[in-house]
Amino acid sequence: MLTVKSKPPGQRQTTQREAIEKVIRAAKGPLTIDQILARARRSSRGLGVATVYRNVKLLLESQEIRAVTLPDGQTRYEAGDLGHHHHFRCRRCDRVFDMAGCHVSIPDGTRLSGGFLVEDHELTLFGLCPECVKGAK
Amino acid sequence: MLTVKSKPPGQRQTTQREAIEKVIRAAKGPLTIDQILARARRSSRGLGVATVYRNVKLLLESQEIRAVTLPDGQTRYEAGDLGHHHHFRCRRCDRVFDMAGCHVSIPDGTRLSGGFLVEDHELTLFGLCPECVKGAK
DNA sequence: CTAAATGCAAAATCTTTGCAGCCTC
DNA sequence: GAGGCTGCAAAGATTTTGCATTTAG
Repeated sequence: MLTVKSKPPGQRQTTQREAIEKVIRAAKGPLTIDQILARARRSSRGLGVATVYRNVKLLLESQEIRAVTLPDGQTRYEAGDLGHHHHFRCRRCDRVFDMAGCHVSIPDGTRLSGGFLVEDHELTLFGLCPECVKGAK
Repeated sequence: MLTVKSKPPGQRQTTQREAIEKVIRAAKGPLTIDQILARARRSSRGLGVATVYRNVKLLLESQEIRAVTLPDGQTRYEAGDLGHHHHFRCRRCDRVFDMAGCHVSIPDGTRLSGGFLVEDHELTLFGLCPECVKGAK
């Protein structure tokens, strides 16, 4: 008895799936379902919303992507292999960008007064992106 | 032609509205619509969801309350006069708590490399709340 | 009384699901 | 071929809106 299977789940590589994955990885920040749909349609005409939702769910389960929820209530998705980083949301153009580095002074594992054990954190910055800083006053 | 009206806004104080406001102010952390509805119903029998949505929207516009969106995608609401603070979400009981103090080392007004102008930030901590720390292993 | 506010239910959104056919493997 | 995938449309879930009635001022 030898193990022949190399891809247990039996997932298949379709053009739609490829387009969706590529779009998320190529983004400079987390994308909403609508953004993923719009961009993926460029290389996959006729792509339906349901397919995006289904694939996003699969990608989430396989940890390939990760969900990010900013204070605007919209859920966005980004590649799951990005290191620890935070997000910046432009209050003018509403785009979301990845920001390198961490500016939070609470190491994971810290026990805060009151007894809260911190295991992780998420920071979102708000303001003006480079373009909007000069673009508008 | 003379202007007779003297009270443009003309909002009224109803038991439902009072209940909703009170519930949000009394909370130790931001509440979801469902939580607000459930708690407000205790003092306002028959309260409907639509009324909660409508009042929450009004309270948001008047800055009396503020929306908070955590990574679970659910929008919650908290009093608008709370000073700068952050939130802690217990990954076990899923409750959200207000946390005093700020541990972010990016003063508002900072211009980050790349040209991003930071005007504000929001931090969410994840881990175990006091109860869950001892309650479960 | 007058008009704001409410409750209920219909409408509009956003996501998920059921299916028949399509397409990887 | 067999079963995973997809698009479409129906089904759910959540939030908003229309309307007749209630009720604060």
